[in-house]
Amino acid sequence: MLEDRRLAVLRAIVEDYVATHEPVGSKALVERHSLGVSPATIRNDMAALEEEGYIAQPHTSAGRVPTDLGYRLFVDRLSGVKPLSAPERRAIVQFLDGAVDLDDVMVRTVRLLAQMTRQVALVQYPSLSRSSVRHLEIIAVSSTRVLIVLIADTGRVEQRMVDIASPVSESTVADVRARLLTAVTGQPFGAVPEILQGFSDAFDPGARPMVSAITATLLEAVTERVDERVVIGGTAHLARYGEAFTLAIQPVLEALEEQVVLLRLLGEASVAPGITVRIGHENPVERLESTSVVTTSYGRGEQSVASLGVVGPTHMDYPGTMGAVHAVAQYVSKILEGQ
Amino acid sequence: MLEDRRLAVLRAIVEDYVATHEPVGSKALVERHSLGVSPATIRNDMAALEEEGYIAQPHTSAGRVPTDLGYRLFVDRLSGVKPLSAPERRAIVQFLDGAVDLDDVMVRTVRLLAQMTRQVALVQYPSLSRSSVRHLEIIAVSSTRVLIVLIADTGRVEQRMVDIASPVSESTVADVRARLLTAVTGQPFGAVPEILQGFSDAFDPGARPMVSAITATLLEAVTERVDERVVIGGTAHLARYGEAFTLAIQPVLEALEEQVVLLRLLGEASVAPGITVRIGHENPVERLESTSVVTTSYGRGEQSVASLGVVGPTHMDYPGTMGAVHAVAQYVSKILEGQ
DNA sequence: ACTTGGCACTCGGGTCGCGTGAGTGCCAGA
DNA sequence: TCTGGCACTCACGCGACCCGAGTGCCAAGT
Repeated sequence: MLEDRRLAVLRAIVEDYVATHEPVGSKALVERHSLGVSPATIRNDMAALEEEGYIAQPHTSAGRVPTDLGYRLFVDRLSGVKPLSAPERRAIVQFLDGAVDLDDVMVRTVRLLAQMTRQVALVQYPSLSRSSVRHLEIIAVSSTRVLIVLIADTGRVEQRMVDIASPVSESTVADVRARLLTAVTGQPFGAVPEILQGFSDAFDPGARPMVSAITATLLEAVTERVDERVVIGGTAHLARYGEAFTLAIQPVLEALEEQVVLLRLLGEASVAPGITVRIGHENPVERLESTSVVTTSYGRGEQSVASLGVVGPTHMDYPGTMGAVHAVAQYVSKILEGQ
Repeated sequence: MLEDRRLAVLRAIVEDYVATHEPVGSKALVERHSLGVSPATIRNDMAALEEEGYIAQPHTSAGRVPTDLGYRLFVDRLSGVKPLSAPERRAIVQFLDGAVDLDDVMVRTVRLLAQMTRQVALVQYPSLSRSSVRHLEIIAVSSTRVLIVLIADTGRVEQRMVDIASPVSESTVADVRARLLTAVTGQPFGAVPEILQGFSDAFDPGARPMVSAITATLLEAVTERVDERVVIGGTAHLARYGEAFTLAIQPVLEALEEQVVLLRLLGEASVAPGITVRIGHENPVERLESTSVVTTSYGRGEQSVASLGVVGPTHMDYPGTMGAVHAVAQYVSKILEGQ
């Protein structure tokens, strides 16, 4: 009973604070929620909650504000994932169905997510390491240069230009192309390095340098900076919070410009199933300690291939945000399946 | 003589204001610049400049601030393009030389430009309409789906998935691929629609629906949303200006999230040769009326293929910004030539 | 053992008034 | 045409002040 009411008080504080962005006092609380007790009682509960570290006062004689720990408890025990309304579901379908290629899917998804949550959205390109080779193309651009184009089953394309030391004939290129193609098509990217091992040995000594140059570049393409692309959108929403937050914008914008940071934010989500919520200092980037990150993974059918999510102030609408992130991830998965 | 000094005063005001971001008064002006006359004389000149609309006072008894018109005169007649220092030149080379593909070039360029100018940078992908077809690939993903991959000589890649009504054999696909390839390789994109006209007529009636589906998609890919990609970076710099500017951040960030807006900002630059500077209200986007846009075009050798530039507050360092934009555009052109 | 009303206390934020100084415009003299 | 002098304006910073929301604590009630 007692414990129950305290939790109800915490929930009320979080909800009010998220709605108003202003410290919430005991009197306002009993007025806006039917808690059935007097402000004085609430004050006692608040004192206890503060003692336990769930809420804090910005200064004496001000209302209470949830701490990161308070939000954590709220997310873990006091709220669920808010299901989307029908119009919202329809908006997702409508917005994403017109995409013509993977780039388009990524761009549309990030915009959609930003618009739905009114926060900064992040979408990671499908990871090569968790997809397979759909096609490999080798194109002779000149007699000493070839272009390698690698297409993943997720629709992702990587291309590299390779300079060849000595001129090669078209037919040699065609031969290499054909053999490489049969060797790697359909294989998971993780298996490619092994396949390429000693691949050039099977060719004429004359063609070997060229084959080695190609396999080396290919190897580099599939191993290095393999997951390095994250699309970001909705940064304008950062400026939407009170002045207090506006002043702290710069480090956040800076952090969000670094791919490494974005990957760290999204990276850990792809491990855990379900929706990951990192609140304030919990998240791995110090400059983002006043923000929360809500992420989840998406994939082709069962297999997860990458992550997406949003970054917003710690005082965000967690149930709503989680609902949007979840729904969008599901729909993107569905689309990728059809690609 | 008189006219000359007035211009010198305007230049001094612009330079000081750009350096300090604070209204500049007559006394400070004679102290910091050796104008050889007394503050009282400067005051007369200032009154005249204000009369003509080149400078303004935020309020009575404050210093003067350049107006958009003042900056315009400064850019047109009082300043040139500041050449880069040797270390800066080296930085460009070092930063851009490691790029592995076109995407990488675009991303690196936008970061470099943002870092050098400490402002928001924009880089447009090479326009398809001003480049040629390097390669076309048609890949059978299943018996009823083919993937079309189009590669421009600028390194840009477009891909589309096409659903075919009735199953087709691998050999048919190979045939279509071969014929299409010889038809379009090396052709400018502008000529592709004409080439595709009536292309399916030359095939068996049985193959025609599939060929039509492919050419239709191809046509769509080369005509629609053809120049639609602009990369943006350095938005964190927006938060670097005094509070006054920080409060006006949101409309700017919002405008910069819209591709259409970015294309309008960059689009007009590709017409005029040299460096285009749009100051404050001069630029075509209302929400950006407190910013200036410095752009120029880049290309493969002579031919311009797209534009790049920066967006910053009207009180920016014009000579330096123009120098950086110019130098980066030149180097990007050089790199593209080698692709 | 909780809950409640009462009460004194704290302190952030808004308002008012004032002094200061940078900056101006104008004028008379060089 | 330039210069020094002078009176004037006005944004800004500072301290004093008040107000009120909100708190903690305590004694009394259930």
